[in-house]
Amino acid sequence: MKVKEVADLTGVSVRTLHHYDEIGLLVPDNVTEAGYRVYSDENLTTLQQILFFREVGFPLKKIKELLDSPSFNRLEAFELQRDMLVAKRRQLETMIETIDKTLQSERGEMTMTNEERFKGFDFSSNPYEQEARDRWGDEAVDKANQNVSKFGEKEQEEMNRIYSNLAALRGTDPAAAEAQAAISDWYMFLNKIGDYSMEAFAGLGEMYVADERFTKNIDQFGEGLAVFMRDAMKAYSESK
Amino acid sequence: MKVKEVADLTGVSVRTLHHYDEIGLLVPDNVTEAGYRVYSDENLTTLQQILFFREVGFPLKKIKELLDSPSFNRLEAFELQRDMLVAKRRQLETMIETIDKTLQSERGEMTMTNEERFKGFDFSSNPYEQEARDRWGDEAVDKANQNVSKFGEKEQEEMNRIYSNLAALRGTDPAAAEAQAAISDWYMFLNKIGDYSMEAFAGLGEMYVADERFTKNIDQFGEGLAVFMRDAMKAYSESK
DNA sequence: TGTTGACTCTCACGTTACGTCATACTCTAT
DNA sequence: ATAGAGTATGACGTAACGTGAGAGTCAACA
Repeated sequence: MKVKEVADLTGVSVRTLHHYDEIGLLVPDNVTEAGYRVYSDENLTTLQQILFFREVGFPLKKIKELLDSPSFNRLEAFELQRDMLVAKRRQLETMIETIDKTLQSERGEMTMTNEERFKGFDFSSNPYEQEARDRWGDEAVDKANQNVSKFGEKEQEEMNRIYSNLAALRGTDPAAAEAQAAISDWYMFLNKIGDYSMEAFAGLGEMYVADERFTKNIDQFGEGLAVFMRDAMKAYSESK
Repeated sequence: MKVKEVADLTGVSVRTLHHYDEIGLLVPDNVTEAGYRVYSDENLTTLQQILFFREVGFPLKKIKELLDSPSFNRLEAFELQRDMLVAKRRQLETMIETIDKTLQSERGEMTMTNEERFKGFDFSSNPYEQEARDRWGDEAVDKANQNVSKFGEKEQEEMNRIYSNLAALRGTDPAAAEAQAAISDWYMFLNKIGDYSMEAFAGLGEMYVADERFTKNIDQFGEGLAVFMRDAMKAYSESK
């Protein structure tokens, strides 16, 4: 297929395909004598992957890293993507709920706190927060909160599924740096691709093994996953 | 509230608030002697609106136009936003379905056409398409398709609700240019903020009154809405 | 066979929505 | 009165393309 066919099929612009070629994200399998780009079916599958990751907010650079990673597995990636989309749908649902409440409050049927009015945008309200405050002190938690998004119960549920798929991705190549990259990517996604302090990131890893509540949740998808994640997160944060 | 408080509450960066101030999108109601920005509750409500519109893909310039419009009504805007979010959730659901099918086909349980593999991204498959081809000829339809997104039945359903809210927004100020701007904004949203040719846009308006199937659907939310929309779309396209 | 119209290519500069310093002022707390 | 956290204003950087400009390519039709 040539550029315009692909563009019409997928909804992206020709310029975008050129751009993806330029940055090496999607290089067409074939090129004609005249220099025309010709995309294979394999290319289309890759494009599908790219568009999914793009939809959930990954920057192109990260997408490239992911696809280039030797431990990358298409099938498992699709499963991971599925969970991400479900998580994003959850977020939308939270936003819809927030709007419904806002509508009620605008009609004077109820009142809302400022925090409530932004639920769905900042994931405020972490069920583990109070526990964390007791355990590590307020400063540590506040510092972490500055950079790390918090989750509600529903989000937690989705995270569990994502954990399980990460465990699957890990199965192929347990200690590989690529797995760490995948975790970092996933983490960045959950944080809406925001930046976060590396200490906080590593600290979160510590939390996974220090708090048995977390450990249980995580390990139910693979014995020792919590420890692995902590190590991976630590290694990743130190590598920066 | 000062910048950082607002930033922490809403999840946006301080820089973003500065930026919104710079471009006049969200100017704090108060400023201290020292020049510190102080945001009122009213400012927060506006910010909520901004973030909602941003979430569904509106460019900041359009958001500003909308908010500045004298006929802008907060309550109805929230209702419109709700419908947009629901529409986006629908899109996510389509994407999830697509992934599920992709997973099956990857496992060799079924085969997919290339079109199917990109459903949810390009909204391909318009139930009215064949009718349109018969009525206006292929070139016209193809031309329109180049710039205008197509919808499935589910999307059509959501569009109906959006129409109804547009009718409400229109109620306050029927012939105003702002209503036309609102329609254009809404239309751009449905097209994923893509560009479109003005002739195609105006042509679509013609379709609304020419095809009684469309007319019925639209007018059920207000007598004459289809005609109004056609005129608005025509006027808008000519104004460019 | 010549020509048209749709498609394609490669520069290359423009745009949006901020990120990221740099430098300097302000405010609260010890 | 001095540190530390917060804030302000430039001003340049970045990501993911958009938008022409100028030129080559290809199938179809006269």
